Amino acid sequence: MEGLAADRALLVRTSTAERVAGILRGRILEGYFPPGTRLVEDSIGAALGVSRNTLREAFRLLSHERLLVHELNRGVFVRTLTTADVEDLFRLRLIIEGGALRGIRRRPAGCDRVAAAVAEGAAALARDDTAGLVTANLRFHQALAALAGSRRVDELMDGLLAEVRLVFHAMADPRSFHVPYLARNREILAALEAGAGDEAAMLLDRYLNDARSELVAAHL
Amino acid sequence: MEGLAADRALLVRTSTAERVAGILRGRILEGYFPPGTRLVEDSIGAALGVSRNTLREAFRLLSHERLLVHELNRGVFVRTLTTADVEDLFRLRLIIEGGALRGIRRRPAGCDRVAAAVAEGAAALARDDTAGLVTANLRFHQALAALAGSRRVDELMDGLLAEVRLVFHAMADPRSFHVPYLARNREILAALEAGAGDEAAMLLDRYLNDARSELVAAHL
DNA sequence: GCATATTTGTCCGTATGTATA
DNA sequence: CTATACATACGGACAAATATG
Repeated sequence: MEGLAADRALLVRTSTAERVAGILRGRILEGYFPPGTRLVEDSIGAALGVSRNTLREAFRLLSHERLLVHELNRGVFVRTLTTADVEDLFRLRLIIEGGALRGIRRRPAGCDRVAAAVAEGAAALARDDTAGLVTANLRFHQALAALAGSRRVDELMDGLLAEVRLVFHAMADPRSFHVPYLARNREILAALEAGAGDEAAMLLDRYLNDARSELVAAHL
Repeated sequence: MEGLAADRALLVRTSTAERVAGILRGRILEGYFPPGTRLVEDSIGAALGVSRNTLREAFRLLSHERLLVHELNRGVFVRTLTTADVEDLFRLRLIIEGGALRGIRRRPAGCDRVAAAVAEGAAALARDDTAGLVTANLRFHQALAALAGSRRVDELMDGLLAEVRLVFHAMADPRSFHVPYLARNREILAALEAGAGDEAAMLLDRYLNDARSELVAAHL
């Protein structure tokens, strides 16, 4: 039943603006439109075959996801996160992900998803797939947040991780950044398997603080 | 300096859509448009003297704040929260507000804002001002979340509390709901003044769980 | 500093699709 | 089933702001 969720978008009728937003979101997250890129209404509208009004609605959607920034009378740009943005982003991640883990006293059912992400990361490393490595790592944190059992937390986390992707696209060597964290992912998973949520939360706390420092340092 | 923040909207150039969204947001939060109200493009557009395109952009903004829900080809409605929505909302509040308090070991500077909200609540009760009571209570929780020291957490909390307001507007007697929580606000403040963040977090945990149960029970 | 070209902000008219009485 | 009301989406228009030479 749950595996069908991803296909819902195909069934539920969506507006043109939402579909356009989906296409642009994909482009941004895969790095095709790197941070700072200006998205011009006319050229993109022409390329996608939609009117300016429709395109502007798509821009609004993505602006509210913080993937685009709208500057009045100047247009929309792919967001470039400042150092302060990154720090704030991680402060919230710490609260959310920590809050999802803390208080857990038995191996939670959602552990499987966490374990799957850990395995996925190892596999991506084995075949030297950097993009897969990044995705696996993000999925690991997504699975942690999902332990909160809140749809709202899931949505929030999706948005946060999309922004984290932006940070990665603005940095030089994502691969060497990610590799060291694979072992720490395993540690956290082990704590969870043992039903030690509070310990997992402490490990995660150090983890995210280290990652934040590294990113901020590498970021300018 | 800080008191001028509310006037920023007057200085910073904003788009028409944002100003329209601001007007509608105010109407919704003060209860003028109660949950379930349908907002018709033509009549509102005519009343405010803006075009449909502009109005639609304003609707998009408010939909993403979850104050409106957009049903394809049917229009926009002031959101009515389901029981599941309320529970999910409180699950996230618990994580956010708890995360802001946990780990505090010295009386934080932001305590003043918390104390101000507590005083404001007592004053509103004294003059039998129900609307003031609700506002003071929400401001109390806003001040708690602000202890996280994150702009992003503040914004998130603003959105969450706006939704909580919607719940209150859908319920019969907000006054008698709020009064008992004034004493518990004071307890939490006392713990914070003493620099006992973890204890404050535990008090808050019970507090929010009780409030959630009460609201869900009163809510259908 | 100025003039021009480009782009955005806003509005309108209209054709089409969809939901509901 | 029809009629009505409304939302979706398009294309065109023009003023205002911005970028460019």
